[in-house]
Amino acid sequence: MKNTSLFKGSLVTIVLKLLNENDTMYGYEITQKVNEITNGELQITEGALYPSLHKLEAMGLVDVEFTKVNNRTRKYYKLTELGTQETVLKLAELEKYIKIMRALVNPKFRNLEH
Amino acid sequence: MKNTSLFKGSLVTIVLKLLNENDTMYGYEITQKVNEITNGELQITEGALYPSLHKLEAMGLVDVEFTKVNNRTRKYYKLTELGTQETVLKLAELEKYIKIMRALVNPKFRNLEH
DNA sequence: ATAAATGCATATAGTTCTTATGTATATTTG
DNA sequence: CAAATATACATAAGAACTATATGCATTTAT
Repeated sequence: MKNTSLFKGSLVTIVLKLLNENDTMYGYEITQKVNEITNGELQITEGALYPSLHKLEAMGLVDVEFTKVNNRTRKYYKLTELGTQETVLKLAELEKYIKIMRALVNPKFRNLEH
Repeated sequence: MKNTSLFKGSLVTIVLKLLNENDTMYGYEITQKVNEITNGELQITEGALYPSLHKLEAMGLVDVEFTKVNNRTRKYYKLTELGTQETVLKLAELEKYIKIMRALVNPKFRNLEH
C-alpha cells in the first residue's frame, strides 16, 4: 500500500483546505500541490480524488466551471459558502483528532483540558 | 456516525499502544480505557474491536490467554516481540501523519524539515 | 424482578481508498 | 521524429476499515 491507513478519511479535509486557500483549483492541480507540500510523502491517487470531488459537488460544497487550456479541458472547483463552513468544521475535527490521539499514545498529554 | 471519519485506520495504533503500556488487557477493558482517557470523546465499538484483535492475533502481533473471573471468561491479549516492534512503527507513522497533515492545513508548518 | 453492566462474538452493510483501466492531448527525450 | 512522459479527465472492481445490529451468557445495581 502506498499511504498508511491513517490517511483514510483525511482526503476531504485536505481538499477543502486547499480549495479554501487557493480559491479555485482543478483535480490534477490538487494532486500536484499535495505532492509538492509533502515532498512526495503523500500521493493523492486519481481513483480516490475524482469520486471525492464529485461527491463534494453533489453535496453542494463546491461549484464547478470548465475551462479550455491548450485545447485540453480543465474542471475548476471552488468552495461554496456551505463548503467554506464545512472546511472550518473539518479543520476543527482534525485538531480534535490530533489531540485525542496524542492523549491515547502519550500519557504526558492525557489531560485533555489544554 | 459516532466518530469522525478521521479515526478510520487508527484503531490498530490505539490498541497496540495500550497493550504496550499495560502489558495485558482484555477487549472490554480496552473499550473502557479509551473511554476514560478521551473523556468519552472516542467510542471503540465492539464490532470494530474484536475482529481487529483477532486479526492482530492471526498476524502474530499478540498472544492470547483465557482467564475465568467470577465465572465469566476474559480473553487477555499481550504483545509479542513482533507486536512490540510493530507498535514502534505505528507510533512513528502517527507522528508522520500528524506532521504531514499539519503541513497541509497550516502554511506555517509547510517546511517539513523540522 | 428488571435493567444495566460486563464480556465475548459475528454478520451485513456503508464508507473510503487502491488498483487497474480507459480516453485524449501536449511536451519532452533519445 | 518516434516514443515516453506529463497533463487532464473519468469509472469499475475490489480491498480495507468501521458502524450498526444482533446474539449469548453472567453479574451487579435498582
